Amino acid sequence: MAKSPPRTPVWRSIAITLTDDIAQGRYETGAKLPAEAQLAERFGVNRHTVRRALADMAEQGLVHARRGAGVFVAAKPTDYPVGKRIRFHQNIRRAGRVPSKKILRLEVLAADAREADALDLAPGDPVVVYEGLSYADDHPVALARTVFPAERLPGILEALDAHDSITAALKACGVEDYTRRETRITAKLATATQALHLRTSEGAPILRTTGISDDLNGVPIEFGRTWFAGDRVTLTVGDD
Amino acid sequence: MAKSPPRTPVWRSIAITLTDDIAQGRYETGAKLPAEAQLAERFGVNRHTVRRALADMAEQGLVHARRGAGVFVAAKPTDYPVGKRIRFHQNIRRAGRVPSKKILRLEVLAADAREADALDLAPGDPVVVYEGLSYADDHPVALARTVFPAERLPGILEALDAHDSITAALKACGVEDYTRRETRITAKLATATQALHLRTSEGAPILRTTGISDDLNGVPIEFGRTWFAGDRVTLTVGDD
DNA sequence: AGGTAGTATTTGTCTAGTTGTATAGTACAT
DNA sequence: ATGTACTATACAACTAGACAAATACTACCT
Repeated sequence: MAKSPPRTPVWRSIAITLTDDIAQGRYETGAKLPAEAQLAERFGVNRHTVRRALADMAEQGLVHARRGAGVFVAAKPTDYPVGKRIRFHQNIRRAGRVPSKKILRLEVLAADAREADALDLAPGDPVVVYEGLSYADDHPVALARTVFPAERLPGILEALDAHDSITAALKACGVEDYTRRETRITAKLATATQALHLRTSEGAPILRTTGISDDLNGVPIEFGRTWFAGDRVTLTVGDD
Repeated sequence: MAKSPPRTPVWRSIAITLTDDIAQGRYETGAKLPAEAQLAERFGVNRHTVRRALADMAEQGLVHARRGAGVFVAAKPTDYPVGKRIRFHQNIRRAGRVPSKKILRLEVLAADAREADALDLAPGDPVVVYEGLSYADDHPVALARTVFPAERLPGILEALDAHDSITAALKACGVEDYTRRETRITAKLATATQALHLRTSEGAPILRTTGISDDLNGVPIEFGRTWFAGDRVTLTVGDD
């Protein structure tokens, strides 16, 4: 009978539409969305189907509901400045959110060719590999994999474990300041594990940045890639 | 010893029986058929066999199923004139049916580039976005999304909410008359939500008209798109 | 003005029913 | 052998309605 039934559930397309409305600024931060009943009418579905969509959006921290009051836009996509000085905690706080981190992996490995090249090492030299999740208001914003030259930064592994911020850990290793030499940005689709970490869905748009940071002497001390949830983050370049 | 097996499949005879029921007025247009499970019981067959029959009928446009709701007798085709003066209520009444409308969405938003261009506004100027469903004899005929220049038509939002017809709402805002500058017609396939509203299936053929209307001074006051259920509406052009 | 009660909205939760899809299996005809 | 017709079962997706709980609004009283 029906040609092709919607392979994507209706509630998901509703969530996408509303997310798009918010992302495009049609509803501002803190604004109240139309009532569930009205949205149900607009989309021609039952109220429960709308609730399913809103629940999905709420889980991603995009929106939050107050019983009796309504559903409100929790957050427009976070602006994340990309420039010479990239400090996650500063960036998030500047956006009026509370930053936090979670370490997924922290170990010493032998540098591969790419890492050695970026950090000006010989292949096989020891590097500290750090993989972590960055949160804004307890919502995952970015997934990062960063590589540090182990011999150039003695004690960096323990420092990363002890301190919550990379900046603080580097300072503990004697790096007073560091700047981003270059940042490359590309668009990707989320893999299954990335989607899991970033609490989005597989195939969702992802912003991937690749960068190298130097200390004040121009010696590379960090090579890393970061994956941002594309619909939750807007990278901004300039005014640095 | 072997009985002669039915040359015509069971499902076909079920389809014929049900089609006959509809033709004889046992189920009226728009009415809900008994649930598949009940029909299965009535005919003493498995539910899937009934589904096979209903699928056949749906393909012929006789019935339409809504997941979770039921199977409904489809509506008959309507003629809809398209010309310089497009008045929904007049058009439907001329076809001997009772027109009605339902507002799905009514908000003030910022105009996007396309809307601004059509209405001769600057992008970001406030526009009233109206989305509505048009019915003939309580059967959905068209889905419309119309955009009005908010500043050019003060009070249009309230007027649209208060009056049942767009013509009446515009008159309340001082627009005595308006004519369609141009109408473009294309064929599309129904999206999931469009299909839900128009009570047809996703992927069903859709007639989409895009048009701009001017007031008597030639100032654009309306930019809208309308989606008609292709197998239930015939657009007619001429004698204007 | 200010508080209070009542009413209407709005989200949260629950139960039940219906169609859509997938899988597995039997009978039978060509 | 292969395909068609049909049965059987299970689950997912969506609808429908009802009620509870929290909130917002309005009219009224003091």
